[in-house]
Amino acid sequence: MNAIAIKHNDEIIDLQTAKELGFEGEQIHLDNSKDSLEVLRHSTAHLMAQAVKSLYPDAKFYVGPTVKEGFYYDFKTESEVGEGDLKKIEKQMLSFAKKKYEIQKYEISMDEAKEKFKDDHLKLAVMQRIPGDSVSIYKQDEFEDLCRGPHLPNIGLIRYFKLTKVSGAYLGGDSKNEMLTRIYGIAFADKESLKAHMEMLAEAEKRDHRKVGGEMKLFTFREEVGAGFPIWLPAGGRLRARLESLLFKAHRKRGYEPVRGPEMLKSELWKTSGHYQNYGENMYFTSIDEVEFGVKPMNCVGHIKVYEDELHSYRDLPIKYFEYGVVHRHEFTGALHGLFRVREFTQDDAHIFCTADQIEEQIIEVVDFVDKIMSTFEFDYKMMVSTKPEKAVGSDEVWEVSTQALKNAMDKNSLPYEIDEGGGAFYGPKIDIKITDAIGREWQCGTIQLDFNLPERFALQYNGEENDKIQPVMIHRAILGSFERFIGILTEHYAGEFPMFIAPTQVAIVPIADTHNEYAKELADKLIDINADSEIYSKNDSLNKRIRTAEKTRVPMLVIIGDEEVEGKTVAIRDRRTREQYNLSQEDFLKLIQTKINEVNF
RNA sequence: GCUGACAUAGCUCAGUUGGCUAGAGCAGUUGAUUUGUAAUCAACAGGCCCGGGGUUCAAAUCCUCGUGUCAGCACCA
Repeated sequence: MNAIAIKHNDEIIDLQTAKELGFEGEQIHLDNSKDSLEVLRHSTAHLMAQAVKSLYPDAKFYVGPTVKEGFYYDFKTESEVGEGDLKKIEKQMLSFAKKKYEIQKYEISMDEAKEKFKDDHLKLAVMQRIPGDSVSIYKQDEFEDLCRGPHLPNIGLIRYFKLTKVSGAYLGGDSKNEMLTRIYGIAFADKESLKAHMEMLAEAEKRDHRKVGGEMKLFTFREEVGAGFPIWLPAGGRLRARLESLLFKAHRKRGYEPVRGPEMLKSELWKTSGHYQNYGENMYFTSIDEVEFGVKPMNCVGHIKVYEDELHSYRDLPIKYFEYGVVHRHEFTGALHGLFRVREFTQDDAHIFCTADQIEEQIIEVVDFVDKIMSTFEFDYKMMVSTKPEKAVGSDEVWEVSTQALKNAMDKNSLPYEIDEGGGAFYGPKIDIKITDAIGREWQCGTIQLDFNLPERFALQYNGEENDKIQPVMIHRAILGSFERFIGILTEHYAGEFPMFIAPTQVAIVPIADTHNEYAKELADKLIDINADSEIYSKNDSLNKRIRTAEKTRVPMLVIIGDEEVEGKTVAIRDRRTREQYNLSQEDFLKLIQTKINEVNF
């Protein structure tokens, strides 16, 4: 098998370049290794560009990199390119690939390049981003493109690929710029891997929380209600209530007090907090008797008012208020996505008012809290420290101090984190918790935000040891982030097969004949006594049909009852998770369910 | 918000170049059947074809403006 590129000083160098510069190194062969796919996919992007150019001669090209999920190419054409056109482009790609054109490389000076592409504003835009005074051009047959490589030696090596999506993308990723057409694709070294990849995508689609949520009747959306406003159905209501109650206990154990602020507050308050100026475009406003009110996008102001309700001593700190706070935010229509992005959602929000000395221990306590919950659900997550954003209140010094305080707390406890420059809240830096979902996407859920600004703006204080007035520090934090997003992620994580302790229904009871209904009802009542929800499948259907129906609801456990069970006060269990069937006495069965429900505590 | 695609029964989808009373499966209701571990049989019911305007003798189908959904961009819990 011939090499497609080499590895020189830890860099992938294509054969064209290696020959030119006389480099040598370990050979990279055409397989599904990271390095090989990098080259293959990059060249596939070029092949796609070649096909696009031949089908849309007016097309001008911007950039075509490889990304985590394959590759894409951004280009501009006067024609409209829709999903239906992808097949046509793929076909053209294949016909070029069959011609086995060599991919040639040559270098020209930046000035020559600017002259060569003087009518191509996209290429000129690309060149603006390239340092140095020469650029390389890759050429296959008639088609050539400005590119730094690396590329395959020949396009004939490209055989197993698929164009997956077409959409718009802003030039340079900036919404102020014009919009280009972007086509995404994927390529592999062999047919099987491509097939496996497409199957994986289909599998992921099956877990989509919008689909599963509909099938399980967890939630719905309705056009007449409005975009981004979820409607929680009974099954979703039960699941959510279980999560809420577990989390309530967890907060109480850690010294949080439940409080509740109003849904809307006078705009004057939002001006004091800075939300009006810095977050106003995401807020909804209304007026009552000619006074303007803002619907809360966050819960902090309400909690500040709770804090202000009485005087505090340093002995009282830290004070922790929590609330399942319903917030409204104006999201762009295009951003809405099932439960992941909505316009009304409930945060598991809390605010910790503490002294400067307590910051570190409080942050660590919250990080531990987060870890407890994430590990219960077996989620992988990572933490990001986000720094001062463009729109921010407070002085640079305060930002410096608070950002450093966050980093110190993490460093001292050897907690790994990444930095998100400029990603902070307008009032302070934050640590974001990002969960990786079933198909590798990352979602921001929990957040820990350190705030010196709102206490200042609201002139909060407590009495110090010398009976002096000291300004407290506020920590804003959410663990799940929002029930909506978190339940969406949970749904995909478990593919709807929720564990017993949060499942909407714990047990499905299937009586074999009408004569067993009474016993079924008796069991259902006893289950309610131990806080378990059940459903009786006594409809006029065959036994097999009812078992099938019950199974399809993804309930963790089925119990079948007939004459034997009624007689002996037992149940026949069919465990969906372990796929076992066995019999238990009524008492043992109830004990089992109770144990399973109570085995989780945050 | 931007680019592109889409919207027919509770759900998943048919519906020809504009042309008879808009169809199917599942779910639902009713009846028969009373079942021992993944679909018993039959009948019935269910539609402002997303909403407003327009073109036409005639619109689910064409045009237009909204609304909503999907993919991505940009923005974010």
